[in-house]
Amino acid sequence: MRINKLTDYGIVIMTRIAAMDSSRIYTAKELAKISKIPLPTVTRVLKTLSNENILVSQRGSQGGYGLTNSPSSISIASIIEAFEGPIALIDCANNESTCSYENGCCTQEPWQKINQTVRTSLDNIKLADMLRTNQNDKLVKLDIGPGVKA
Amino acid sequence: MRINKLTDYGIVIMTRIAAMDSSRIYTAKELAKISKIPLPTVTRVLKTLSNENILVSQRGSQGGYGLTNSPSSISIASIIEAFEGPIALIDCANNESTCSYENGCCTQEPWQKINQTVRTSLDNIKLADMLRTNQNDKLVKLDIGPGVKA
DNA sequence: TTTAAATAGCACTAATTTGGTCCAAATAGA
DNA sequence: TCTATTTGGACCAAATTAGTGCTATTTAAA
Repeated sequence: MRINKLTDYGIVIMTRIAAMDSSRIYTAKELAKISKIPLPTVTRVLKTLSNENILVSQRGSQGGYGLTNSPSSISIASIIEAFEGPIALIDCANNESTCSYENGCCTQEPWQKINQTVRTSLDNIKLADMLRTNQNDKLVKLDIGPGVKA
Repeated sequence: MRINKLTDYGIVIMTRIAAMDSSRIYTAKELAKISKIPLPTVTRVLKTLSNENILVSQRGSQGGYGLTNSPSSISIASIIEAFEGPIALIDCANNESTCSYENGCCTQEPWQKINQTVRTSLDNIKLADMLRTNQNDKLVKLDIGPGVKA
């Protein structure tokens, strides 16, 4: 019932980019320095995000990673799903897999509902929302660290 | 972003009891047979549930486990938390822990909100809700297997 | 009082998942 | 065309989770 560290890092890094100039691209090294997350980990996170088309990558010299969409249209759900696959609290909530108990299992339907509720919640929260504080609704630039314990 | 298998088993077993006579107590052996989950695993699940006071246990001959509350007042959230501790998608959403990035981390507040949303959803779904199908809203007895792949 | 039934608690092993490292491929610019 | 830079993908190590087994304790009934 928690998201992976890598997913969390992913959200932190995405938020960072959104908080800065979200139109340009950033190298892994830059983002590691900015986010204070170890470079190898940042590297890995960026690869995943680019594989899932949440970031665009530019190889070679002068390359880097940039947002594919605007911070207001990228949802937290999409970032989580990039790292962890479809949001499914249990396996059978994912339509593809077949439950070994099949027809005999009547908990499936409630689970679908539970799952849908959670997914919708996370889909409604966009990257841009991560930049506003509740108190004053003011856009805060920079000073965003990861939300995990060291 | 998924619950543990043991948690899932827990929900399945709880649902089973709720679907039968929820006033009497059941032995681990009985529940293993009914749920088709291996006895050692059922045993372990029941221990956790009773430690967390979601089930009452009666030792000795004629003993077993029974619900402490009515199926309509036991939430899915409470079962999940029995196995996995407070629902916190990331560590720092749990108030106790301190983020290594402390004040520099402005993602904390959004996360609290995200977390609260998910928790509330799960808290609103009660064990009794697991017994009803969406289609006909009819109470279905028995035939409930676990929602995980084998 | 003895015996059988049943849970409690602990510890151990195996499997899966997660996190981090390394080397190969690609690109831009000198 | 060569070199420095930067991403891509495969691989390995560590941590977590799942499952199993054993022994002690409790209780009801013979």
